[in-house]
Amino acid sequence: MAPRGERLKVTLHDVAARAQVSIATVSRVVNELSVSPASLARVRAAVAELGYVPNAAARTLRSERSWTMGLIFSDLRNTLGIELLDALSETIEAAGYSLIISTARGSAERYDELMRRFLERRVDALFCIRPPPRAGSLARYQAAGVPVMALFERSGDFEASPLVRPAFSEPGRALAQHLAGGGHAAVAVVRPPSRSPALAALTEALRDERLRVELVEPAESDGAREIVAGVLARPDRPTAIVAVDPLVRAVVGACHGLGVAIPGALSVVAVSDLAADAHYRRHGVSAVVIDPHRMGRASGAAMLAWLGGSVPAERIRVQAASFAARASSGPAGVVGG
Amino acid sequence: MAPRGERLKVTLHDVAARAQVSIATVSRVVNELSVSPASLARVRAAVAELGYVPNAAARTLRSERSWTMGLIFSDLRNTLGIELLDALSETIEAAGYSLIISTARGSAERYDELMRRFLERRVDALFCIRPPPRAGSLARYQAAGVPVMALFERSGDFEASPLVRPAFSEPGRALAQHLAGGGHAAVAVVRPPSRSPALAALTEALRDERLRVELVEPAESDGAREIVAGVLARPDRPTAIVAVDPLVRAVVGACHGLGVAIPGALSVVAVSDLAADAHYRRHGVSAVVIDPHRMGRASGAAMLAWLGGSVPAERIRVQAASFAARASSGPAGVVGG
DNA sequence: ACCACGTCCTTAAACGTTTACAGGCGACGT
DNA sequence: ACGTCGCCTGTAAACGTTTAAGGACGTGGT
Repeated sequence: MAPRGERLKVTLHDVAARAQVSIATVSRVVNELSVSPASLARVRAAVAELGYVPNAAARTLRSERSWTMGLIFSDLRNTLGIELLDALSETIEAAGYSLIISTARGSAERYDELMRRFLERRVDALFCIRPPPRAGSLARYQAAGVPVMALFERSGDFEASPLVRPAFSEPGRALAQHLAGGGHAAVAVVRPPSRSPALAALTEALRDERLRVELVEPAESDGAREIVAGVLARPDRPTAIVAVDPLVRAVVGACHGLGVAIPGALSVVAVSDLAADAHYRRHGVSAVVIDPHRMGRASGAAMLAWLGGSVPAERIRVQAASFAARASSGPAGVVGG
Repeated sequence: MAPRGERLKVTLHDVAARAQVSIATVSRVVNELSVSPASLARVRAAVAELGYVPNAAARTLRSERSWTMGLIFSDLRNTLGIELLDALSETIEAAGYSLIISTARGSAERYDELMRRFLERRVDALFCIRPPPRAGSLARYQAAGVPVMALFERSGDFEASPLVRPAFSEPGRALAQHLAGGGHAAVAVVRPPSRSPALAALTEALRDERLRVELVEPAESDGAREIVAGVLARPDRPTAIVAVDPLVRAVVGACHGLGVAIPGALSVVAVSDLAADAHYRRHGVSAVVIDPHRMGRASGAAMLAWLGGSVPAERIRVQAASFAARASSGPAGVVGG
């Protein structure tokens, strides 16, 4: 490996010697504490001449703050991609923090290993995106008083950590009004195999707006075709269907296959916790979508507030979801009995 | 802020006292250096009982290695998103490093500021994705012997850093053979406003395969419509057109508007440095696409090799690009004179 | 003239590791 | 019995900051 050059070995001592002051004074200048104008100028000059760059490791060691936050993805699928990271890192960087990222790639052991590594680095805070139910290291964070926040979802051990997730009441109301305004009386909501908090919240919002919600719980073996056929066969059948990824794409396909007109015979609405937004937009699928920037900003801000001393809410709801009406939903068609 | 708990304040000294050995011995155990079986067992037990977690800051301060690498995006647009990050971080994590990320959001000043921050953190290496031509801090990295690598593109000061980019000869050949096999003799290549190394490399490959390349250099004011019309009006006109994002989408739109059949009258091929892959696939646009995983893995591996002592090539070409023939390109149609 | 006080500064002690150096000690060859 | 050699371990000195404690010095009130 290339030898470390000399430029980064300039320390407070060197600057102090050059500016003819003590290292404490140099430290004050660097940290923008009060210093006499004369010293300030001399130190500034010395810093510039020597090319002094503070050593974060020494600072961290002494001050017990790393100015670093960790973020762990459980899995790359089902996440909001780089926009979330971007907004989050920008938010915390404005406060002086840096973001270290990792992916667990679906392995619980790896997740725990990553948490341990972040502990070694003494991160000042940790973001966990859809964390797994258990993680032995979590107890360590709690014992050490290091803030840990879950994003989007949580369960198991992480129930003790604040959860940041989008609020679905507003898009739920918008969706309900859109459907009710189109003459729909009943909506089929397809429950996915793994629970979806988003869908649950939306279902509630639909009911609040006086729409009849019919839960569809497909058997393990059912394909989209069976689901659609099942919905159509119901007495007084729903005229709209709400589903999450990746089921919704299959539903659209099945409708085409079965000759079911969208939105004429059945309005289709997608719920995207995810970044499938572009796909839906392009294909004219009405959807509840998430704005990853808002999630990132809100998560970062909440964490900064926590570090600032305020106790975070157990659930932090972010106005980051909205309903976009597109071609796949419209007025309820005439329904055969 | 929550008070730091006591669990993280367990140090080598505490472990040493408990295991009745010196801190040097504990350090040896933690770093897996040779230690007698008896000491090993006692220290291991003490570590477990006390919940000792090594302090990375102290380690970094003393050993002058942070086991950390930095990565800076110039801009979120035109990058390959999270897959690249994922592959890169996985690669370096396997060697014990962590990845710190940041976005400069198009601002050159911010870019420099970020580089300075990474310098404070004493990153062991730095990845710069499409860096701006100038960055004052770069000199510091060079002076300090910290490896800096550019990804995809570089210019200005960064010409001195190794560049990692996809190889385009193979996809270029594939594209050329695809077109030549379809009876195309001439291809229009649309030069984008900002230079595209990918397009340049492909152009060369096309020429190598004996296709006539006609460069189209649109005026500032030209829209896609003018470009397409211009190509069609050329004598002995090209029967295929190659363009980069976002122009290629506009070209497709213009063809529709002008009633130009794709691929009947004109084959359209996109060049994607970017993550537009999904879009092209969905719309059946033939394209040269990049595999971000390969780029990430290769970049990480190259950096590790550099840190391992081997001098990196000035340009590192990664087999990460491929040509995907889709509906927008096909046999050359009958061309009116 | 003296004391109290403020401002600016310095001294020195941490923070938790890594690592060069040397000491202890048993085994082994002579 | 004695040097020699290896192995294991301990001692102690860094690494570059932050920060508590207190010193120096000038100012203003009595």
